[in-house]
Amino acid sequence: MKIASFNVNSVKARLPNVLAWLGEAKPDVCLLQETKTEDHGFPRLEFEDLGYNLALHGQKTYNGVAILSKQPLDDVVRSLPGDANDTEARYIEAFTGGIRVASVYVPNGQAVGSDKFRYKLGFLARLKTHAASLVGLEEPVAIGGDFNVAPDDADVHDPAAWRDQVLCHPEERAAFRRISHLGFTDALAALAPGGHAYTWWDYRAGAWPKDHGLRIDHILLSPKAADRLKSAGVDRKARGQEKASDHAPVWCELAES
DNA sequence: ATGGTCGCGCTGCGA
Repeated sequence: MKIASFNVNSVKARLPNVLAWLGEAKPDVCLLQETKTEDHGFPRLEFEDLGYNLALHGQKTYNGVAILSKQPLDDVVRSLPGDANDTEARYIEAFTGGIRVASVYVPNGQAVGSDKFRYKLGFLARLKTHAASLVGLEEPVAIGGDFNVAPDDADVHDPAAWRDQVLCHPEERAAFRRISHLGFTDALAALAPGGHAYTWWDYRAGAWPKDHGLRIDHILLSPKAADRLKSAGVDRKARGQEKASDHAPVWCELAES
């Protein structure tokens, strides 16, 4: 079973790229982030034509997450518990093909010390609480998405330049570790030790041709899922296409149960 | 080079 995660930066603007990549990579499950459209405007038919069922949680202009699966999607959850005032579309979860999967778009945080940074830390704390309730389930669990955190200096092209900046600040790295330390395996880190498995390159300043990337997209596997981990990777080629997202897709392959 | 480029949706915001 192949599970992928892809921050597409607008599913409408990226439709040809995403469809072409799905046709090549053929994931069984794909977690999308930054779809940037309300559910009624989501290009459903194009994905259904490739054999995917859809679960959507979108909003206008910003954010938006989705799950594509070749298997039926059951028990869909469309918000992260813990803050009734949080209306941003950043979380969706479902049970499909014998595994519970979640697509998460963690807030960027904008700048350390800002209100948005505090919102990010609060979101990560809520995600930890919810992940703790998932890790103890009988079913395997995969939480994938754009975490907007580079866990380690090895995940950053220039750690000195990024030190204490948003995406790399010790407080958000600690918040990420509190989640993984619940018992999750970072699939990319487990199979690409030593880093340089970047997943995001800024559109600006020629970051992509210079490979000035960060590893901020992750797939976290519960113990029952991690026991089945066979391989994982980043599809860098997608980042080099015309009209590419600023993120590359990440994926992992699990052995059949 | 303290800049740069996207997407959304029509002005500047978010990333």
